[in-house]
Amino acid sequence: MPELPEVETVVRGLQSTVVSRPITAVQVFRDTNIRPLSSDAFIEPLEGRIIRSVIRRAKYILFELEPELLLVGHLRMTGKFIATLPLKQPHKHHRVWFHLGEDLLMVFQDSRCLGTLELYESLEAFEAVKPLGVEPLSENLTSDYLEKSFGSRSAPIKNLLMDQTRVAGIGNIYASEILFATGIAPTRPGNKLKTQDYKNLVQVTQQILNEAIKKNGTSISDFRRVDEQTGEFQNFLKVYGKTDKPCPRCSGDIKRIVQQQRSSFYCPSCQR
DNA sequence: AGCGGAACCTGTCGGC
DNA sequence: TGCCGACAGGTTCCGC
Repeated sequence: MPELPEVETVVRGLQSTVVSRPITAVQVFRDTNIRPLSSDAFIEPLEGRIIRSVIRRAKYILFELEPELLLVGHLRMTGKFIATLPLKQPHKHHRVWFHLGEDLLMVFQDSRCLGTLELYESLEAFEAVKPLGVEPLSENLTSDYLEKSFGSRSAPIKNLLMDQTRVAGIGNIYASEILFATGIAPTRPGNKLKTQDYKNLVQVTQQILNEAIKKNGTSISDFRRVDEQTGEFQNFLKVYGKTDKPCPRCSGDIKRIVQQQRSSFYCPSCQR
């Protein structure tokens, strides 16, 4: 489900609702993919701490707590954080409830159970464990960096763009959209791109991700914001899922192929 | 090292 | 109606 713009949308929603709140109680309804593995070892350190800030790194959601502790969430395909008034009963897909005082409940909901919740001693401890590449919206994303990172590799550029250890945050939808906007076929090997292609990739990646954040992300099937509203960027997608629509540039057919067991969408005549 | 494929888990949709 | 396969916004592990 969520890529960088969707995670950023969730983080902004959480910043305006849960920061400064105490974690008064935690209830785990299903504990797969929670670390520490035992529910008690997960719950006990959290209770009584205050949420000082919520930040995004790659597709991870980091809750900085006080006294110092880091709660790290990853939504994977179907995870959601929802802020709501306290509820009587958990919904079928509610996995964890974080009670934030008497009048606010933060729900971690995840139908497929692929999402993760983990505790780390500090931000440094988290970064030491996760090998994450540069933030695409930071000044660290340069065409020089991309060319050095991808230029010697034979893997298709679509796979490289989604390699979180090189550039962190691009997923399946935005990879297709970015490659359409740059006119590069998703199958082209990294070592077949020109310097100008890498310059275009930087410019287009930042433009598309920023635009998607402005539109609160893409809701195709089930992405939801913290207040359960949908995003709007699905109305601006050019190729992802558009095999039934003509190419917006040349009116030819949009093609679907499979790479790394994921769908890629592109226009074979506009993208080479 | 770098690459491709399978695994993790559940839900939905289309075809027969 | 029921069954079966394909597919879904991600990451990680394993073998070559």
